[in-house]
Amino acid sequence: MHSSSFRISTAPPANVAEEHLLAGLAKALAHPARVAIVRMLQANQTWVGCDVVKEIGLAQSTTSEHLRILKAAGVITGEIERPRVCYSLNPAALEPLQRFMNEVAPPSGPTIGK
Amino acid sequence: MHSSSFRISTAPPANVAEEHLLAGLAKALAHPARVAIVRMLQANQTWVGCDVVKEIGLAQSTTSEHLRILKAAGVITGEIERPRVCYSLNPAALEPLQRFMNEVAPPSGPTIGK
DNA sequence: ATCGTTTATCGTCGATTTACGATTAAGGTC
DNA sequence: GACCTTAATCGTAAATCGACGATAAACGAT
Repeated sequence: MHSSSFRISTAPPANVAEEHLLAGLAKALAHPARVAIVRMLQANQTWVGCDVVKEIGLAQSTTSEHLRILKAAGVITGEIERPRVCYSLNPAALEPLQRFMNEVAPPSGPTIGK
Repeated sequence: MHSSSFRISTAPPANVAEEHLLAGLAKALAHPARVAIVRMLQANQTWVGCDVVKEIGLAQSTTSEHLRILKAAGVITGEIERPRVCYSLNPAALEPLQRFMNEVAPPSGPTIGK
């Protein structure tokens, strides 16, 4: 084992906690149904659970599980309004991933104008 | 089964293909090691595989698998330079997710200044 | 008190992910 | 040709995910 004995680049701080957080947020979005739910909530402010089930087209229990995963990640919140639950987006929770994506894939293109 | 018979909100176009793409990109980032690799490449332009293995701290085969997953998602590219492989980031592939994150979690905060 | 609506949870199944060591492949170097 | 370094692949085991039906919980309405 030898590899390049000279370091071309400074190793990043290797922030383990941050990487875990980002991976967790990405994982929360790593399913089409959950992306769809987030989009629905983004477009609409609020959505009642049973309507989400209709829109997503999966079984009620499956959809409930997806909602649970998003809630566990802090991406959405559920307000109880018996017998329903009103789900809303929590954009603040997504901010770390949003910032990461802007660092990694800059909106203005990959430094063409440099 | 009854639910709200009146629709409060317009249902989004429900772009299935787009949601699948976004979920696939999120899945590629849904592991701390893969987030770390992307960050390394973002900071450094290029990394040789065996140095990635050192930095990540997992087995060579495991790290290779993470690199494969990122490559399969189009997030990174690998240029062969025998006997090494130079990995680089492909920011263009991440753009759809970057745009989605900006839609869903606006950088200027959740409409505080409105 | 019984029914109806909605949501969460349980149990289960197959598929996928993650991790590792061992092996193979592909070349450069001596 | 016999090595060395590097990367990919194979085989395998444990854990997690995704989906479903069935059931439970919670409460308002009748």
